[in-house]
Amino acid sequence: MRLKPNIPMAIQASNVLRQQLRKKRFPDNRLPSEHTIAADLGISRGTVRQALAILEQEGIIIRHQGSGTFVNPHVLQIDARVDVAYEFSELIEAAGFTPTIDTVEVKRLPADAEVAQQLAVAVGAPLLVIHKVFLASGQPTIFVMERIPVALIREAYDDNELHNPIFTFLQERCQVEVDYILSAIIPSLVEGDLVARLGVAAGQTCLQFNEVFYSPSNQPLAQATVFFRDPIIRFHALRKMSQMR
Amino acid sequence: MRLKPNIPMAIQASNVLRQQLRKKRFPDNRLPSEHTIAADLGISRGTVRQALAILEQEGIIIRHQGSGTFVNPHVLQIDARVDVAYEFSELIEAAGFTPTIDTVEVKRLPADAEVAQQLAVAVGAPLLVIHKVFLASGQPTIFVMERIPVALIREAYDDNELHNPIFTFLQERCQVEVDYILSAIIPSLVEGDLVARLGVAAGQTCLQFNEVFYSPSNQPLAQATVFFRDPIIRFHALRKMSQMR
DNA sequence: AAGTGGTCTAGACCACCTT
DNA sequence: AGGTGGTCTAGACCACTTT
Repeated sequence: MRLKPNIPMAIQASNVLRQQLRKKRFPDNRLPSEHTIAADLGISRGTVRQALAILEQEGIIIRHQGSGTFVNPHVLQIDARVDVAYEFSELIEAAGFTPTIDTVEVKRLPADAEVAQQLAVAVGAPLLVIHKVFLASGQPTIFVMERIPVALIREAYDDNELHNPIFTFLQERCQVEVDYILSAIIPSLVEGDLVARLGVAAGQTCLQFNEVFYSPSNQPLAQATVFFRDPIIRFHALRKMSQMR
Repeated sequence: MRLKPNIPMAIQASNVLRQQLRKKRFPDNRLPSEHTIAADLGISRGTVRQALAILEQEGIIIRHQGSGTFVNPHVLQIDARVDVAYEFSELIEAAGFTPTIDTVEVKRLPADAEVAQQLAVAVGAPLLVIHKVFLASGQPTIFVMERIPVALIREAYDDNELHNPIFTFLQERCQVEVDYILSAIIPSLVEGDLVARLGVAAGQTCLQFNEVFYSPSNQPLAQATVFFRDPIIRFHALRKMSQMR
């Protein structure tokens, strides 16, 4: 097995192993030892450990001192981890549906107090507001409201670009990179506008994420409110107990 | 600064740094360089990197190649991360309230189909079922239903022990260790029993976690259904975009 | 006793940012 | 140019599990 130079070996190794895991290349659910993997891939044991740490962090392998490294089938089958960033289309695809975008509405509106605070702009500052609906095999499933301060936009754009993920727009037209997203997880009631958007009866529940996008230098870049139709997209969390403090 | 032997240096170093962060020991939000920390703590740079990786994973620091390591105040102030395991009392305390346990009911019931499947036991197998209500400064806030297969219990116990976290019971009376918890995150409606348990009007929403506890050898040990009263306990997720694949 | 993962070291080189 | 973090190596010793 050869790895390419210039791309971190640990990342490549983790990708190789992840693919092999998904293809069930380890029939007894047991991975080779660190020493063996290192020899196979022609890298040092430290780098193998780095690769395995990535997979362990994702929860898809479990390691036991003195015993070995094993596949975790319970986690491997999960499609939506709450601590992993996906594009909405990916999410729908992973859940086994065909993703399409239905509606895109674009407006310019002044920031209200809450959003202004989250984005660190003045109340009333102009925002580019984008509404999208994602369908899973024809069924409305995700409704998003994204808000970007107009002041951030540095280049002319076409409304059609706004179908793309917000990351792309921020990168290309605002020349800023999204480093991380902080989301509040809120159980929400389907009512008002949402009934039509998600095609769900009023009084049903859905999952709401209030998200703020941050740059590498910790500046808020955009804000989004997302509604996931519940049984279709269901998020999971993995919590490890082992972390001693 | 001296570290104790026999406890991993990286863990100790991360604890030292986390405490300093919380106490705002770095007024310009900038941490010392890896080299400096290594010299200060008398450990190697590799070990310092391991410690910093823990803090970066928690999201409370951000690192920039060529530039330095910085505190992330946005994340530092969050009290309930969805990917971190807490005891319920800790959670309530972190939210700024005084935790108490109100009700503990203990029953023995047969497993229904869904729970039986999650716990990998036969339908109808006897379960120890524990219901608890946690109060935050007197207000009902968390309602938990925990289910343990009776077959796992290896020692006599007193019902009073069941006030303790389920981890403790599994450890002491079943001689099994909880390694990780897999939770489905569900937006839920307050109705029926929940109205009384959480002291919330019917028709309000709350956050539900369907949790399965697993041993290091990947065996399901227990199942829990947890309801969090929404605005009081609100979970957050941190998603990093940097992970290339 | 042998094999496994866990920890730690010391040093090298690289990529990136600041000065 | 010098400092920072990012990557990788080779080797050592330890703790734990299996044989």
